[in-house]
Amino acid sequence: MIAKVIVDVSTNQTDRLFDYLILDEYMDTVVPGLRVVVPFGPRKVQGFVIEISETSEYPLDKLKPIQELVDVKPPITKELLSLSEWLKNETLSHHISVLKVMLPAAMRAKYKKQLWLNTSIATEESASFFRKKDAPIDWDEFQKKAKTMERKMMATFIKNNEVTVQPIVGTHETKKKRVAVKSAYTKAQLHDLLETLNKGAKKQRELIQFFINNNSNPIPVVDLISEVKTSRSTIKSLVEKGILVEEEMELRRDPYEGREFTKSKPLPLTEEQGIVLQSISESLNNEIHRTFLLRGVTGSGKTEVYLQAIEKALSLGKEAIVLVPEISLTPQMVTRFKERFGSAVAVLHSALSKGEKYDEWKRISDKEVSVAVGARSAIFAPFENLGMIIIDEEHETSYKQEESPRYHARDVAIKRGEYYQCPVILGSATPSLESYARAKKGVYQLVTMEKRVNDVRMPVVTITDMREELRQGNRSMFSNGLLDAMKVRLERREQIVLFLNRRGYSTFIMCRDCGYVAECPHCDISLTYHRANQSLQCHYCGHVETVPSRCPDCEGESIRFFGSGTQKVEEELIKVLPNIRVIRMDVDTTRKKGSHEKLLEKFGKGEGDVLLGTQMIAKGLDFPNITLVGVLAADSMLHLPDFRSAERTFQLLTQVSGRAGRHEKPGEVIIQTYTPDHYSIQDVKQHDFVSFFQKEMMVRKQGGYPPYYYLTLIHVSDVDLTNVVAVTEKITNFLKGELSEDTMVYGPVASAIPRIKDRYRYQCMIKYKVEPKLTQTLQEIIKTYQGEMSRSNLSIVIDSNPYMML
DNA sequence: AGCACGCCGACT
DNA sequence: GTCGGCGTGCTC
Repeated sequence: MIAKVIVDVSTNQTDRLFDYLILDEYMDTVVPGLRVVVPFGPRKVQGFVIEISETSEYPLDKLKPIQELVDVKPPITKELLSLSEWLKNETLSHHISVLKVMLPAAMRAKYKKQLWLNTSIATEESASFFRKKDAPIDWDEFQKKAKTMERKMMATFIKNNEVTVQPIVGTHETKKKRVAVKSAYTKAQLHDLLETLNKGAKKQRELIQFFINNNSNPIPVVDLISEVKTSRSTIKSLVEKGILVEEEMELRRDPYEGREFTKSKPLPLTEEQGIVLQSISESLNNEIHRTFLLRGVTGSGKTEVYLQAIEKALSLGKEAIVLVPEISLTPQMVTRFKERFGSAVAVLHSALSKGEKYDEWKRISDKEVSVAVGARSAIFAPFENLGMIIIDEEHETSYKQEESPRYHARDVAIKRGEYYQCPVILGSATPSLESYARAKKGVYQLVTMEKRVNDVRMPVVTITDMREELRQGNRSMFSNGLLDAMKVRLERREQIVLFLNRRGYSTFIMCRDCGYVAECPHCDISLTYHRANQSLQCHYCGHVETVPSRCPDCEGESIRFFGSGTQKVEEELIKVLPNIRVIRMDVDTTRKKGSHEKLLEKFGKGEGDVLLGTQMIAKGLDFPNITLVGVLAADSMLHLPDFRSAERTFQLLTQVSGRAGRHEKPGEVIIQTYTPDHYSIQDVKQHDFVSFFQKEMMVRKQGGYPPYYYLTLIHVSDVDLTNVVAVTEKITNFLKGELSEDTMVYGPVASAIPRIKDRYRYQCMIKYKVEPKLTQTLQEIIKTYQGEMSRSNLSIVIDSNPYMML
């Protein structure tokens, strides 16, 4: 029998099946989806068995056998295997990179080499390299430590066989283990033993009694000590007598160990919630796949609908996946699921360690749980009887992976939903234009929840024209209205959220005399001033330099700081309201693990009056005492060179607004802007998604953007500017010749940031409605340049349905 | 990706 | 003459 294998080498040349013999001993265990170790050229690599066949195109006498099996049970299910096939075509990725993204990082292959002394022919010289004659030396370690001379000598030993190189293929999988003991005797034997045992051995008798009273499962030594109130030595003596036997017990790491979750009951539903749940149940019960777009205003109780829908799926013996954006995967959110479903939930998010993630994944794979809650990659949870897939905050851009394979979790969810004929629910207060347009066309089923639970009023939104403030002589970054509103909250001991989409201190520094602006030497972008360590930083490549005291160009001393980041706001805030307690939350204050939660906890306890932050505070936080939300510069995203900038602005403003007045106390939102008339800002005032949608659709139609057209972006970058332009030009021309007349090809155009980390960046944009030849044409481009890409610094990245236009 | 094979320059 | 530079091509 022959196994067709995808090897763990991500190149265009190796992105195909390789045939291997299956030895008799492995015959029954080798199945599609299994990981194996195979010889590949002169080395050994991991691979995934894709299919089993009786024949091979390759000369049979040249076939090599599978060397080793990595798994007992295939980690990639049949369904995921066919999903991987589809996804690699969809994203133009190598098959291996798709398979790898489906598994937790701990399961990725680890390669190392060992040096073994060949004792039969070793000389004293070669043996002197080895501390023990029969123990290997780690190759990487040797390369690091050895001097040039020693390395040369080793090369000779290898050449004349005194030393052999042994490649080792492993994984990062580790298991948490604990020593446990169980009785070696039957209960009757233990009874007899009690009769004969020395009456003075009180503790030993207690232990034996414990094993008589309890089942015969092994119990961890630590637990036994606390249960019986005995010591390690007593257990040991029984082990020595052969009454108890020690064994290693495999333990699951539980990231939520020690946390108590009180079981929550389903809440009574509002009429709207009930209707939505009803539609979802129909799809679930009839096993007909449907994609629902659930548009529910902030506070309308989407999560409760999810919980009850999942409950219905579970009651049918099915499983559910819930995707949540990484940043809103807060303890608050996790707790809600744990409280409802208890130990049936696995949580997968980036804050877990590699080992914890692996164990959570194993619990899914071994069917110990039936609900998986997690960020993007949780969409690949290896369930085999899915009844429901939920994507919360459907419009979030983090559902698109920004590196190969560039997949969108939404597309994967729908594909899996079709396979299992189960409902997929996309939920959001501000759906993406693509999804809402599809729902209006009837591709998705639109369900709406317009009312907030408990009739909590929507916050009152005021839009403040900062140009007007300036005219009235207010040059500070807080409008008079916002300042007054903040003072009121401080008096009432209520809490404030201030949102600014810019970290650091100032966005740029400029010389007033000559107009010089400090820019990153490696990227075409201005440097941001960070006051804390008196530095200028590049937010794209991390470049740091000191602040010049004089202008490097004209030697003038009129260097000034422009634009404000969170650091500066914090400082200004303390200036105008000296007693205010500010908690600042941005990338700079949350870099350390767990600091995100810590800051939120602090704010929740009322240890801060203001939560000042960037993007990351827009979601998930739900504190009853927040009654004021201030948006300092609403137009900061609006002018980005991206066709989604209006959509993002509307979504973000709506999200932050939703932080205010979620409970009894009414909320107020003040939005400061220099473009108060823009619809993406105006429509936030009436919380009018539909109005925004209609206006934005007109703009998209005129510009030929999604959802009217599909986009594909080809990014070309290289250290050599002329080559970038030349290659992009060639690609553009090729595409223009190949693709149909209705398709538009634009390029070559310099990217919005024309240089990052010393690499010049150009792009070519394809807009199309139907283009059957697209995939094939793009593959031809990759083929043409694959040689040059591996040889030089040239890089070509193809992104279909891009989210990052930069 | 690695690794071997192979064809040209400066050295014990 | 040989050692070693990295261009080219292959891996079941």
